[in-house]
Amino acid sequence: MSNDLIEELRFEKDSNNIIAGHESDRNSLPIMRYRDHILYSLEIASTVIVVGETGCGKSTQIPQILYEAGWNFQDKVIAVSLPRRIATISLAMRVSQEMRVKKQVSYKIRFDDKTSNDTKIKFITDGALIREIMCDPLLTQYSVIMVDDAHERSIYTDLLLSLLKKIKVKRKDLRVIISSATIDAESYAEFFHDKGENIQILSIEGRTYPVDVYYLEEPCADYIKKAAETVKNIHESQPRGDILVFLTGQEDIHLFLQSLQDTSGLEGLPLYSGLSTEKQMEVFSSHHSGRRVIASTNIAETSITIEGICYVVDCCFVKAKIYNPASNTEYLNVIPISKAQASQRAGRAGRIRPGKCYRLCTESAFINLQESSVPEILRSDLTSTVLFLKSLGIRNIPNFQFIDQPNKTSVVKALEVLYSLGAIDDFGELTKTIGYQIAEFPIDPRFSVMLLNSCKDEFHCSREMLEIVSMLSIQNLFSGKGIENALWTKRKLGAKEGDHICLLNIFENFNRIQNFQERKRFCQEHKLSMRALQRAYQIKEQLYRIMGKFKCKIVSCDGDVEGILRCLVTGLFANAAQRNPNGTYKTVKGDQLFYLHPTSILGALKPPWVVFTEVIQQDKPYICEVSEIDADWLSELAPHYFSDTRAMQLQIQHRRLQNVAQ
DNA sequence: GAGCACTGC
Repeated sequence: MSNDLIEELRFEKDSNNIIAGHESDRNSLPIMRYRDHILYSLEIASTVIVVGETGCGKSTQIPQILYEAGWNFQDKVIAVSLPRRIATISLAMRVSQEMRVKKQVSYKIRFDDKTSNDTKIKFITDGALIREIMCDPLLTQYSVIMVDDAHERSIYTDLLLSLLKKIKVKRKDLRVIISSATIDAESYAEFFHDKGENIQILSIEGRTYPVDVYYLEEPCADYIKKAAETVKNIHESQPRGDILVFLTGQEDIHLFLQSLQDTSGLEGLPLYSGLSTEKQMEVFSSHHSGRRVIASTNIAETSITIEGICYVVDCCFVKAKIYNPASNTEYLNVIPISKAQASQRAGRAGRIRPGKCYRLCTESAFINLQESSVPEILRSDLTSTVLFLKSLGIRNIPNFQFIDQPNKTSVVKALEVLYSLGAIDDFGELTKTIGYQIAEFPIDPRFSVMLLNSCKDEFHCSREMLEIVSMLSIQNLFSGKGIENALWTKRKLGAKEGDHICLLNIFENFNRIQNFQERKRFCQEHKLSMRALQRAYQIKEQLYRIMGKFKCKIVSCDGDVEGILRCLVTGLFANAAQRNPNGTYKTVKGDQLFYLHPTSILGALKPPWVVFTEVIQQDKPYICEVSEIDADWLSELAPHYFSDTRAMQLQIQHRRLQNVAQ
């Protein structure tokens, strides 16, 4: 197991009560009363929907019940799929401890497949199971697949449910259990209900404590201020017990904690994913004086459980990804939470004794909130999703049955992007040349195109491109706070050609060091995240193996940066932009206006032509990870995109001349 | 000229 995962798991052990002892007596769990009912339902129906709160024991007990009842006939495997890695590992460990067996219970996540021929119960992430469908479209090794936490509605969960519905048509013996914490069971039942098929719904009571909910009398304008007031009130008037405050982002969290600094007897702690693991761990430390106030983002809603919380203060907002199909861009926005999210957040107060939840909105405002959050698939760029479905041979994507049908415009946008990348042809079929190969890489299709091209003699830089693409696939590379920090590191290790070459240099410097301790020192010195760089290394290894499978040559350009930059253009051509006289940038097609992100190494130079990797929407739309290019490369390397009309060529020519004149 | 919710292959 990687160090990264050991660390994450230790974290999980302390943070999640799945492992804690108080559930050790199996037979006291509510779920055990439903044992016969569950088994009977599986005999008479091929789809069973189980509704039950977190903590009722369904994720740990149902697989054991099935195992004991002999659902492993003919060497088939019982699978439980979950949205997140940590939950997958900890469930596997918990169940294998309970059953006192080692080999029969195992897990599989990306980069870490612990399963073998002896595995009978297999915990797996939704994404990993989706990947298995690519090799084994009917999932023939499984007798039962339990899709756990389906209410979270991640893209992979939705895709999995859609595909299972199709698989069940051909595999009459397969059983599907959908497990959800909310009462949207009817919509799943409706989705799976086909040709009079029998579907069973089971509701299982939870075992958490009641939580009293309070609302504001008057709406408030400033929820950070109101949250601080509420916390002080709780502190003065309520019995002991820690307070969990839900806010939207790290800036909110720090403002909030500052305003609490002078209150005696309160210990404020921030919690968000951008924090280093050590900082996050402080939330689970048992050494503290007085009452703790944990100010958290949404990470505490599902991913992390903190013991000892008796009070929840909820600002009733969340920062969520929004997708704009018109411009094919994703961005973050603060939006009101749904009622389902609100009750999940409130439930965090009732884990050790009856708790209290203070919502920072009026009751009438609350009643107007949406019942449940918009599923991820409805607010995402669908390029990878559509490509994946194409690779499974699903031709008519607009007619493919999703639980919630994505916007037609999003599907069309995805098809356009795939066409421009050469992944699909005029008929919408995956191209024989590169279409299937692009689909196989677990990365952005634009990056796959760059990787595949980098082996060609023309570019001759696949070693470098592997490293760049891996670095583009990680988050939170810079561990310290501040734009200055990122820029400082980039200047120290970077290159004038742009941010992509900076990433390459950072990776190569890190990778040259063999010794673990020295690597750690290097990261501290350069304010880089060790975790992020190790992950980049793992991704590189995985991509390397896939390239080997396709017989792609791994070659180095030996410092010839131009080959790399040209190769970037073959994937990122749609993100080519030209500088305006005022220093902003405009995309060549679409004429969208962007600002260079302050962490870009190109901030000082502002070259006339660039390609960028992504856009982030803050107060202004910023382009990130930017490199300098030559305008001539565009029509040369992406003629299908830029020279579909002669006018476009003339326009580029014209703009070039303008530029020379400036 | 100035700060980014959370997952996952």
